[in-house]
Order: sequence, then C-alpha cells, then structure tokens
Amino acid sequence: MENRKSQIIELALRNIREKGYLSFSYDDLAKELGVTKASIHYHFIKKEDLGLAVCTKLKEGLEKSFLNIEQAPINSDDKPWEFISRRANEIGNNEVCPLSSLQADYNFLPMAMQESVQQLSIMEIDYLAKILDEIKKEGKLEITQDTGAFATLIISSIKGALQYRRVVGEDLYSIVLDQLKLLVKGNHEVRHK
Amino acid sequence: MENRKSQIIELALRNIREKGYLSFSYDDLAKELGVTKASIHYHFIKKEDLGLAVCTKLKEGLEKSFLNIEQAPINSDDKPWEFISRRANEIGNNEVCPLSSLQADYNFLPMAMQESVQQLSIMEIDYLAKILDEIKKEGKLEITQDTGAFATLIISSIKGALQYRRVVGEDLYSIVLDQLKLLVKGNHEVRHK
DNA sequence: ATACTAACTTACTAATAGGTAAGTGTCAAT
DNA sequence: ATTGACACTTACCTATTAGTAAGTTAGTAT
Repeated sequence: MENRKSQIIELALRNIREKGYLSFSYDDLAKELGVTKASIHYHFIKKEDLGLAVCTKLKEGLEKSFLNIEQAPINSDDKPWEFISRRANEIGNNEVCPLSSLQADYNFLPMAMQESVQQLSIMEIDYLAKILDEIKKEGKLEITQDTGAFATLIISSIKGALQYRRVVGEDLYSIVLDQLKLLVKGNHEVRHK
Repeated sequence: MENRKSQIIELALRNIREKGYLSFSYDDLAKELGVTKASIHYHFIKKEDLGLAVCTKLKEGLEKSFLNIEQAPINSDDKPWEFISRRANEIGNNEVCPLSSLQADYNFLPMAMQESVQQLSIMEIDYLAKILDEIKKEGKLEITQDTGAFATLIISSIKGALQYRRVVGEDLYSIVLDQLKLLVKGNHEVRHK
C-alpha cells in the first residue's frame, strides 16, 4: 500500500484506541502529520472510508495473529495466553482495545462499519475458541465442555479489564489475566490429581 | 429533588448508556423534553455539572444496590449473581453499562468527572468483593484466596459482555454469566465431593 | 397592585465538525 | 516541451456543538 495512506490508517487506529472513532477528527490527524485536513480527505474521501480501512487492517491483524499462534513452537496450553498477550501488548496504558472502542461508538457508526465491527467481534472469539479446542483435544482442558462459551468469557473479561485499566491503573489487567490462568490451571489440577 | 432536574438527570443517564457522554448533546435532551437547549442550561449551567449529577446518581444507585443485597433474604451463594443481575437488568439491549460508557470517554472527561468515574469503578469492584467475602467466611467459596481479584474478574467480564452484547446479540451476556456461575459451582463441587 | 422567583424562550456567539471545489507544485513518461 | 497523475493547499460551506445574555410568562408572597 502507498506509504501515506497506510500512515494515515495507522494514525487513525492509534486515535481510535485513545479517543474512539467519533472523537478523533480529520483535523487531529492532519495536525499530527503536519498537513491540512483536505489532504486527508484526498486519501480517504469520507471518514467512513478511513474507518473501513482501519477495520480491514484490524481484520488482517487478527488473522495474522491467529495463524502465527497456531504454528508457534509452544505448548498448546500456553497458546490462548500467548494469543491474548501478543494482541494486548500493542495497546498502551492510556488506550483501549480498538475493537472495544469501535463497539462503544457502535450506535453511531455507518452501517458498513457496524457490519465490520460485528464480524470482527465474532471472529476474535471464534479464533480463541479454536485455540482452546486444540487443548481440549489433547485432554488438557476440561474446565468447560463449551470452548466457545469459555472463549467468550475470556475475551469479555480481557476487554473489560483493558477498559478498567485506563481508569484505575495498570495492575487491573494482570489481575484479570492471572485469575483466568488460575481458573484453568486450578481446575485441571484438581481433577487430575 | 426538583422534578425537572431529576428528569434531566434520568434522561442524560439513558443517553449516556446509549451514546456516551461526549455523544449526547443538550439539544438531544431538549428535543426529548420538548423544551429549548437554554432551558437545560438553566438547570445545569455546564454539561460538566450535569455529568457530575449523573455520577452522583450512579454512586447512590450503587450504594443502594449493595445495601439491598446485603440484607436480602437469600443465600449468600446467590448474592453475587443477584447483585449483578439487578444492576444489569436496568440496561437495555441497545445500551451499555453507564460506567463503562463513561470509561470509554475517559480521556475527554473534565477532571472532576474523571475522579468520580475512577472512584465509582473501584467502588463497584470493592462491593462485589465484600459480597464474595461473606461466602468465603461461610466456607462456600474456595475458588480463589483473593476475593478482590475474583471480583475484578467478574466485573470485567460482565462489563465486557454487555458491550459485546449490543454488537453481536443478546445471547452473549447470559453465556458469560453462565460461565462465571459454572466456574464457581464446578470448582466447589469438585473439591467437596 | 407590587415584587420576587422559577422556568423557561429568543437570539445570539465562537469553535469545531465533515466535506467540497478549485487551484498549485512536483515528478515521470511520452 | 507537454501531458497527466499524484499529493497536496487555499478557501470555502453547512451543520452542530457548548455556552451566554436578555427578555418573557406564570405563579406566589407581601
């Protein structure tokens, strides 16, 4: 992709993590790049176009993360947490997950973006469920029959934790992550000893 | 409190659940009430004043919920879920938790509101932790030593779930709630049979 | 009747938003 | 040398935002 165009997408993505889709303006981006508002409009005629480009980038990133984890040389037990950590590490302490941010603005997004956000939301849970399925196959996970439901719990809590973290401080995210790990491990150990 | 004033607070609260603090305007409220924008400004000179009034109301509601649950004639095992359900039932399918909504706009809130949101965020977790402590005292909860950490997990996942629900559909919230209940009960049963 | 107050309306401001039209400078291909 | 595409800028438009100042109306107390 052209350099400037992807630069703008990256900038918009950071702004979405920090402020949300509705709360960043073309002028914000223009000032950060040292150009005029109209220059951003040249690359992305409407804000919706830029928003959709960001969604596409998020989708690509999600797919890449999943494929990377699937063939990573680590224990399948660790894969769910590695999947989550890698994605969460891209989010600063003063930011939230970009998908959460888009969900927060959901009622005001143009329809095409709503569809994309919906699709991404489901995809992320499904990918984690697939990763959990592998552990289950190996007999290492019995905490729940329903990996889809368990994946939903994990993703929900991580997203919630990242939003809380920005308000009440860094610790909160790792507390939640540790609790999740403890639940899986604790249960597993109890049943197999 | 005067009728109109509390009516405006209620309306602002609903707007925050639906749209967020930044995305509702005095004109929105005015149109819904059939009055002019300036009339809202008469009751709440600045938007921040209205925002703080909403925060106060949220705080009162949270305290009331906690006190009601503490002295409710139900098993202490059920109290955490009753606490959560009662609060979640006030949130429509097209809305999110008002506190989550304020957290999403956190970086743009006036400082006084940021402080209030931070306080509320901590309070809610602490109240749930207290409810969990009672179960622990009765020996009915051994899933975790740290009720504070477990309360953090529960609140995070519920908040995350409510935000997902609006995007991907009603089921998601009850899936997460069921998973949480299953984790507590499952673990308890395993250890005591 | 007068004065006072609560709850407004009318009419405005300045700032910011997304978006557009027309023009400018730079470069590469012909 | 000319054309044409690319990446812009200048200058504008309309709508919306929070907020303000001044006037109006209805009811209440004296």
